[in-house]
Amino acid sequence: MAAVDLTTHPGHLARRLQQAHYLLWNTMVSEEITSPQFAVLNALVAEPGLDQRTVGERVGLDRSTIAEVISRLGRRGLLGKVRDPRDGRRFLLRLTDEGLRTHRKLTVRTARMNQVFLAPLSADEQALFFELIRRVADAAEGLRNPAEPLVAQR
Amino acid sequence: MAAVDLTTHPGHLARRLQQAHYLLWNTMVSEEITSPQFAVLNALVAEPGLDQRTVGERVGLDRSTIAEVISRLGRRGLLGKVRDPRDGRRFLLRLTDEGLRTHRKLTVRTARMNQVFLAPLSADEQALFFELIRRVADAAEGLRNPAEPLVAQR
DNA sequence: CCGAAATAGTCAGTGCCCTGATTAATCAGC
DNA sequence: GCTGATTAATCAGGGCACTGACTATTTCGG
Repeated sequence: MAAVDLTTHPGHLARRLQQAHYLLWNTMVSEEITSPQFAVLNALVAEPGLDQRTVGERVGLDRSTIAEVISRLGRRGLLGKVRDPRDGRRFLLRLTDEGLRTHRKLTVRTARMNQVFLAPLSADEQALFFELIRRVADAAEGLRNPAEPLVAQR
Repeated sequence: MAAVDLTTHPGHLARRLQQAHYLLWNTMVSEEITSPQFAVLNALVAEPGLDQRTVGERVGLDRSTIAEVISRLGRRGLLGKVRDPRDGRRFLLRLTDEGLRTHRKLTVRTARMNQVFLAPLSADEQALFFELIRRVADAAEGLRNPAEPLVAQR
């Protein structure tokens, strides 16, 4: 009888939070485009011509996952990739008109969804919610990336 | 240039939080047993003899996902399933000795990991962190399950 | 200039997560 | 008792997420 209370386990809560979000996204935003796909579109609206790896870095996806997501977006005709003439290893990514249109449309719906999702919290609590999660996630990421030395003297 | 700031999007934060947790779990708890698998073991420590669907309900996994997780735990010999003699549709699940041992071992490591994961927050903030996430997740789940009427008069 | 190290991307493999369709067993109303 | 609805589990299919191994290209040291 040494069972544990999962509601005090941050990993379990994080998973439940993400599932809840997934569901709501599906009903309120899009059944075609997923939240990670929207994140990629958004990164390319902010910085057109990024390469694949950098997009992954911006949205927090590893090289394998970002490759799949981009391939799906490419198949849907939302973005195009061209070899970087200055570095033959890279592909440069750019949204198509269709991709831009999709991003615009989803931006509106996403804002609505976020309001519904966060409705149980007051404005102050929402700010706290963001801050606490960000601090925990940032710290954990820092544990993995061995904290780029401020004076990089490799 | 209508790009959005993803750090104010709860879904994006939830995903990053979960990824950070996944990484830490892998290095501090186990490379074999995942966090959802531990949740299932834990549910069966608390309530031995549950059927598959109910376990899924306890830990927040749908029927398809719980089937996969249980099949993996079965392959590893951590649990056994028997047909319910009183209801031939159900399988009753029970941990093996090996399963109990694994749960005990991981419980200790999980506690350590949670401490490290939550270290950036003070005790008060940790309590807030749990409460805010739980409120948002519960509310979103409530949106889907049409809120079982208190006086069920179907 | 040339070989070694680093970097971008792909591929194979594992696991989580959902939906919709199907199968088998049980239950409820007539 | 039988038929129809419900329920537990499985299966097919799509997408996200990671690791480790591999290929191709670039860059750096000598």
